[in-house]
Amino acid sequence: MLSKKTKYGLKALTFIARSGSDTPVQVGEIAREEQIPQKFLESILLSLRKTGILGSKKGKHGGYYLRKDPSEVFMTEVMRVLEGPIAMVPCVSLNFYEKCDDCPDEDRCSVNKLMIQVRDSTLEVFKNTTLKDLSDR
Amino acid sequence: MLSKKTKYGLKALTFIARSGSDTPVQVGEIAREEQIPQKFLESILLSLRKTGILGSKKGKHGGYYLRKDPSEVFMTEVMRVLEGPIAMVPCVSLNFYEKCDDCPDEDRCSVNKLMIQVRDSTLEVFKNTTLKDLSDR
DNA sequence: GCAATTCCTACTAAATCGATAGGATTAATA
DNA sequence: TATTAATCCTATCGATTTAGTAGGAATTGC
Repeated sequence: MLSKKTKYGLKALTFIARSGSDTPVQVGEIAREEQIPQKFLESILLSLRKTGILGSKKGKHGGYYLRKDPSEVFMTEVMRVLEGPIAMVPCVSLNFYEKCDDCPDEDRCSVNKLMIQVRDSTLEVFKNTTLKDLSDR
Repeated sequence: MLSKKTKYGLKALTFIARSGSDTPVQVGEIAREEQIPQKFLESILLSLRKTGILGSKKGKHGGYYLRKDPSEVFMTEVMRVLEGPIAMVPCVSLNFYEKCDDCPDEDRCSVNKLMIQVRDSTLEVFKNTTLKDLSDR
C-alpha cells in the first residue's frame, strides 16, 4: 500500500510544478486545493525540503518551490524520500541494503530472486518518469 | 515492504514444490527447515489451502500438498492471496478496485497514472513467474 | 483408544500510520 | 518597531496492522 504521506507528497509536488511561477507556493493553498490536512502536509514538504527536492522561503509570503526543473525530478528520488526503499525486501534494496536475519543463503533464496525482478521493473518505471510527466497530464 | 506472511508463504510453497513426492509435507517439517514459527506458518498454509493453491490431509501422516503442478502456480495468484492487491492504490487495482475518497477526478490524478504503470510492470513479472521458477533455482 | 496432525478462534505486544497540538523562528510590511 | 503570516520543530496520540502466541477441537492412522 502506498502511504498517505507519499500520495499527498506526489500531489503537492504536482501542484507546485503546475503553478509554474517563481513565487513560492504556500502550504495552506496546497492543503486547501488538494484536500490534504495542513499540518500533515507541512511535515511532508519539510522532508522534501530537507532532501533537497524543494526549497523554501520563510515568513510572510513564504512557501515552497522546486529546486530543479520538473523534468529533472525523477520518481526514483521522490519515491525514496517519501515511501522509503523501492525494493520490497531489504536484501534486494540497492540504496538500503540489509541482510535478512532469517535467510542463511541469499543466492539460494527464491524470494530474493523474485523480488529482484520486481525491484528492477518498478525501478524502470520510476527512472523513466519525472515530475514533468506527472504535471503534464 | 513484503510482509513476513508472504515471505514465509513463498518459502513454504517452494519447499513443498521441491519435495516433489506425493506424500503431503507437514507444517512441522517446513517450520523447522525454513526457520518459521510453526503456529504462524499453520495459519498461512491454511489460507493457501482455502484459496485452492494447496490441498491438505488431516490426522496422522497428514500435511499439505500442491493441487497443481508448480509450473501452473502463477505468482499473480500466490501474491494476491498472501500479500493482497498487487496495485499500490485501490483506485488502480484490477481485482480489488475502490474509488479514492479523497480524489475527485481519477482521470486527472497524477498519482493514479503513475501507479497504473507500476502495477502493470509488477504484474508482468508475476504473470511470467511460476512456482516452478522459484523452486528450480 | 491413542497419538499425531490439521483446523479454528481468540488474544496480545509491538510497530507503524495518519494525523493533531503547540509553539519557536523568520521575514515582510505598516 | 510591532504586527502578521508564514515555515520550522518537537511531542503526543488513537487507530490499525503485523507478527506472532495460546489453547483446544476435529480428524485420521495405527
